[in-house]
Amino acid sequence: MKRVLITSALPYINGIKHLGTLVGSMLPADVLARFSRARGHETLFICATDEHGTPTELAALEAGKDVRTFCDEQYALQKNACERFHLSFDHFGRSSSAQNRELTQHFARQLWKNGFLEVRTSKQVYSIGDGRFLPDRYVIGTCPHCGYDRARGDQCENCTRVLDPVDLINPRSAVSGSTEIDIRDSTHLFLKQSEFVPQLRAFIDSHRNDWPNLVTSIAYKWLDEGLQDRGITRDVEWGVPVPDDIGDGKLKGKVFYVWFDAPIEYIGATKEWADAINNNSWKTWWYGPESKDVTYYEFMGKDNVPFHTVGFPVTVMGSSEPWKLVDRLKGFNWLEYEGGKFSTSQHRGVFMDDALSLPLPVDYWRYWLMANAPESSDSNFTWEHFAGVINKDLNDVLGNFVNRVTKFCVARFEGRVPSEGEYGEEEKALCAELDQRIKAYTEFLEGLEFRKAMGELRAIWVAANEYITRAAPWTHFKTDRTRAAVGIRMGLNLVHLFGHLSWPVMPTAARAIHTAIQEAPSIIPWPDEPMAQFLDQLEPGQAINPPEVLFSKITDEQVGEWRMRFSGTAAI
RNA sequence: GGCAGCGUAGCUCAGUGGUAGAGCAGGGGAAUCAUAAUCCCUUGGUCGGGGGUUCAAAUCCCUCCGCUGCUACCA
Repeated sequence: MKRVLITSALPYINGIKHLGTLVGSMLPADVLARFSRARGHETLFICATDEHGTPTELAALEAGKDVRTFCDEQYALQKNACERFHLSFDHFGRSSSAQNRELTQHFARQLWKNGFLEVRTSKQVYSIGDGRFLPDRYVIGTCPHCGYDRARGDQCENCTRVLDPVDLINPRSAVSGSTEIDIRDSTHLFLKQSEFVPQLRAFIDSHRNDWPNLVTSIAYKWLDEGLQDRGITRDVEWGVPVPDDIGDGKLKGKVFYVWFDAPIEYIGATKEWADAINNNSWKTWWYGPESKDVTYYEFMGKDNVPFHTVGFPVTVMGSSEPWKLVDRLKGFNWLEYEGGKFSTSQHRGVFMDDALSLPLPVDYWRYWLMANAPESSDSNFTWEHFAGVINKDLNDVLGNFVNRVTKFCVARFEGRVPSEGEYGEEEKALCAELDQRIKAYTEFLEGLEFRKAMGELRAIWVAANEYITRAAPWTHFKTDRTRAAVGIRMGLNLVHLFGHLSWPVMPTAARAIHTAIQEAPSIIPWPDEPMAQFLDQLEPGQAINPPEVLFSKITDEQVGEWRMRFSGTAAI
C-alpha cells in the first residue's frame, strides 16, 4: 500500500496562532491528510509545538511562570484550538519531548563524528541587567546610519539596513531597557553548511518541477548568495542540551538553536506517536529501505522555506544515515488582514481562538481559507469577501441544493429514493461532465493546488444546480411522475456525492450532507467509480433524512461588528 | 542598498508565444422545488508605463514605476 507522511510546520508555542499560520501550514496539510486517507492510503499526519528559544523564555518571564509550566499551558491551548478546527493530526507533539531530545542529540553526534560541526568563538551581546545573552534583535539603540532611535540590533526598521548590535549607539536591552550591555565571547557549534552546496543544489534541482516556484527560488537564492556555516547552539536555558561528548566539553550549559531541533521534531513527534500507542513502526516512516514506499510532504509558510530546503537537509545529509528527505514541499505566501498585516502584538486580525469564538461553523473558515490560499502571491482576508464567498458558495450553491432536493423528495416522494424511470441523455451528459471535473479536482489536490481544487469543487456544485434546473422535477411532477422521479433520484445521488467530495476540506458539513442520505463512515472514501455508476447506487425505496438548515448566512451587521472588533485599534 | 515575488475587468484571481478568461458585484430574462436560494443571457480590460525581439507578446528581453517579502542571532 502507498504510504503518505505529512508534516505541518510547527506552530511556535508563544501564543495562539492567527489564520495566516493556519492557512500556510496546518490546514492544507490536514486537507491533504484527509484526502489521502479517503483514497485508502496509509497516512501519518504529524505536527507539534515548537517550544524552545528566547521568545519563549521571555514570554514565560513576562507571564511570571517557569518556562515548562508556560509551555504546558500554551500547548494545551494550541492543541485544543487545533482539535476544534478539526485538524486530524495522528499526533500533535512537543519539541520539548524526551524523544526529540534524544533524536536531536543523536543527529548532533553524527554530525560531530562526521566532522560537519566546528567549535567557534564569536562575539555575543550580554545584558548585565538581564543576566543573560540576548539575540541581536533584542538589543535596541540608535541607528548609526539614519539616527532612528529604536533600531534593532539585527536591522533598522526605519532605513532597512542590516546592522550589527555593536554598531548601535546607546544600546540597551529590549527586554528590560537596561543599558548595561556587554560584548562577550561565546563558544558555539557551527554546522558546515557550505560543504553541502553541490548536494543541496542537486537536491533542489531534482524538485524543480514538483515544488512551487516560490520554494525553489528561495532555496536557490540562499545557495547562489553563498551558503554560510550556521551557528546551531545558543546561550539560553530552554532547549535541548548539547551533550558533553560533543565539542570536547567546551559547550557546557549550551543548548541547540531551536531551528536545529524543530525540524527533527517531525521525527521526534513520530516517535512520540508510536510510543504512545506501543507501536514500534516509527522508523519505517523515516529511515532506510523500509521507508522507500513513503511519500513525504511538508507544508509551511515562506519564512520557513530556507530551514527546510537548506538547514534540515544538511542535518540529514550530514548524518550519513539514510533518513528520509522531503519529497513534496509546499510553501505559502502570507495572508493579510483587511489590507494589512496580521499583528500579534496589536492583536490585529483573526486568531484561531477568535474564529472559534464566533457563531460560525469551522467549515466556513476551512473552506474560505483553502479557496483563497496565498499560493501564487499574498492574499487578503476581508470580512466582506469572506461573507460574500460563504453566503454564495456554501449557502446558496451547495446548501440550498441539498435543501431543495431533499425537501422536494419528502414533499412528493414520501422521503424515499424514487424507483421509477431510467437515466437518459441529461443524466449521461451530467456524468460525463462530473467525471471530468472530479478528475480535475483530484489532480489539483494531488498537485497541492488548493485554490484551484476549491474552484473545481464549486464548479461541481454548480453543475448539479444546472442539472436540476434542466431536469425540473417540480414541473414534470404534475404531468410525468416518472420523469420527476429520475431527476430527484439523481439529485439525491448528487447530494450523496457532495458528502464524499467535500469531506477533506469541510469534514463536519460533509458528514451532515452524507447523513442526509445515509449514515457516514468515519473516513468518507473518495469516489473512484465512474459517475454513471456512483450516481446510480442509492437503493430505490431507501429513506432519507433531510438535514436542518446546513449553513446560515453571515449578515451585514455581523460583518460590520466583526470588522470593528478585530481591527486591533478599536479594541480597548 | 542587494535579492525575490507580485502588478490582468469595480473586487478576488486564472492564463507563460497563437483571436484576452473565471467567480463575485452590475444589467436583462426564465423558473417557482428550495435558505429570494437557482438557471440562462449580458455590460465591463490599450494585461502597471515605455522600449525591444518575433509573422505573432499578458507571456521572451531591456528599462522605469508601484506594492510586498527576505537579507542568515525572532521564529
